[in-house]
Amino acid sequence: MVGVSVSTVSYALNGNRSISESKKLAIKEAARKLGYRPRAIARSLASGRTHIIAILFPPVDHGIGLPEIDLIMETSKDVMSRGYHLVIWTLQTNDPDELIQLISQELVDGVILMEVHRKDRRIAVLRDAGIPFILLGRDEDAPGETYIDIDFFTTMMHCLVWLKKLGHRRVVFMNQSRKSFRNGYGPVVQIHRAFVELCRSLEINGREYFCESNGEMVFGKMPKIFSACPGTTAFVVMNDKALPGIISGIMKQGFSIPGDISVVSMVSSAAAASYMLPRLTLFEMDVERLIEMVVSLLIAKIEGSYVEIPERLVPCTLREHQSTGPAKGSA
Amino acid sequence: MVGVSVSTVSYALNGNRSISESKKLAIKEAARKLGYRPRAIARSLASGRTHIIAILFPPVDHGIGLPEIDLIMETSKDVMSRGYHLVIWTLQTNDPDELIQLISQELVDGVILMEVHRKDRRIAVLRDAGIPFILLGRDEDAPGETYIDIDFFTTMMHCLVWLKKLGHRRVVFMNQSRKSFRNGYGPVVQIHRAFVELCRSLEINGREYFCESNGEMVFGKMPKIFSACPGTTAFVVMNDKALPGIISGIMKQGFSIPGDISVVSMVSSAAAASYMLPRLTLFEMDVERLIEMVVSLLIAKIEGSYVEIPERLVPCTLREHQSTGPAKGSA
DNA sequence: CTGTTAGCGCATTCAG
DNA sequence: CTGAATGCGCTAACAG
Repeated sequence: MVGVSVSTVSYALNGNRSISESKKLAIKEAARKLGYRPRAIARSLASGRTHIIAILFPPVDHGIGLPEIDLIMETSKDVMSRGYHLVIWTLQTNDPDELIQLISQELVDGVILMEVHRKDRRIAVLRDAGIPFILLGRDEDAPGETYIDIDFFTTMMHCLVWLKKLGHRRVVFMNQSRKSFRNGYGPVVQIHRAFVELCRSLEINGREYFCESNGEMVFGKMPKIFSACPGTTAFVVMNDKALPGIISGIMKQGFSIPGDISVVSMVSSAAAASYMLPRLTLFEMDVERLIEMVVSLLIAKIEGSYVEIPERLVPCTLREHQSTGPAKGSA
Repeated sequence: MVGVSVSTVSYALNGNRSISESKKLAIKEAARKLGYRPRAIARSLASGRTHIIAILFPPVDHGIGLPEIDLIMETSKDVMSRGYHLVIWTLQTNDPDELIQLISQELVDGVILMEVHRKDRRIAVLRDAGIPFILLGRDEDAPGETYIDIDFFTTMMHCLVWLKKLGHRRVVFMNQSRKSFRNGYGPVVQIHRAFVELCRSLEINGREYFCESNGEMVFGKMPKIFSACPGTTAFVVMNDKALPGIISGIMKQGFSIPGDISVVSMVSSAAAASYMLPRLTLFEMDVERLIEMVVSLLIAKIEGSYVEIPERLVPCTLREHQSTGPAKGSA
């Protein structure tokens, strides 16, 4: 025994009140030697904080992809480095009760909402429960909720300005499915608006197609697209799973990449691009930054030191690889 | 008030002792009305069980892929349906202390080890801590530990027998990197042995190549492989990220798939195959079954009802798509 | 079958 | 600056 009371130990380890340096060190040393670690559960019960954060997925229909896994792993990493744990909550239904059950166990201090849709019913549940939460994405019908999102507009602007500089004037944009668009899935809606508006202001002859996340189906549609959009020199794609179909479709027409046609993947992850050949130029999600912002905001909320921040949007970063080049015939 | 004591409520909700049906129903009804849910933390402190399971990843070098995300999401789903929560632990280092710190918080009731390597240092830590755990994969240097794994041998056998029936006699197997092999990464070692042994016993002219999980690098090596293995009619691949390079390499040689050459992806996931065109024939991991076994075994261990089971290996299932067919000239 | 009660292992008042 | 005492909300052993 070091000859101190339990409370002194508690304070020494948590640093909530001033303690003589000598004792503090002695206690820490003793704790290390004995391999002592405070029991997380007991600490939680006493303090009212569990140091657990949930990352919440809605029922998955369109399946989960490579970018999501990056987000999950990065979140876990980030959260752990701050002394928290991450639990994954995968909802099976859209029934609010399911989420209510989870919340009311009071197992977690805060929640990160993934895959935010418009009129997301989860938001009301969390708000009513009074639990801190952050949206990764936006719900336009729930303004005022704290969110962090990708800056689709800036990313598309960067992309189109850059393509224009390379001489591209006729650009086809392959978005995700029309169904997602109708469902108000944030990214699809945001990027749609950005493309339409920017093509106008930049005087680019742009054409948008919604397409399924299915290589074969898209491949089948490519001939139609080519005949509807003659002279196209660039494809911008925000649909990882459609990419193989698009690339094959381009080659099938006898065009080379990037000699005849440039291909850019938007809002993607390096991992997804590595599944393709030629290696694709992409606008890569800044996963680290995105997650760092989400987690620090959430923890600030939890710990009561929450402050509004001006910056909630993170643009993607251009990574030039082998699928893009100057427009053909633009000297 | 329903007019009963706290313990009656506790027993009614947990069903640990017999209670008159009438009261039980009355209590449950009241609880529902009041929206009462036992506080998970308090329950844990009193019972010594947290109902939390960890899924543990080592520091990632080769990056994490599509099959892993299926495993994670399925594990979360499975675990939640049994009243548990899943926390994801991503280690930053190989330092045993890092894991010891996590374990000794006693936040979790049990651990699932992912990405098991030979001489996996995590195993000793968990064993010494006396915490229930299950390996998803095998460590040959730690026999006796409970594991569930893919049945690489049976899968390869199924694959080669099937290819032989289609007339294929000269088969190239593309494994993962030589480095992984040297590190004793389970899947790479297991599948290597299976391939070598089965080619002998089935009298197949087989050739194995280790390759990086990098489409471009593999693409560069393909000409050499073709000249070293003339007459090859089938490629078996257990390396998702090398696939684009392999497929492009085959086409570059002027061969068609599956007209001239068949391609099979081993131990993969439907998601990964959907990133490729033509749509690949694959031997798909039975994620649901794998995870169901892992989780039920682990929970049995945790709850003390653990029994040895004979079956710990799960073979992959053949999904025929468009990348395979009879060997050329085997009419 | 049911009520009473003592902890679970900490954080956090309150005295000193 | 430090020690003793209280209680977080529940489970489970103990009585009845």
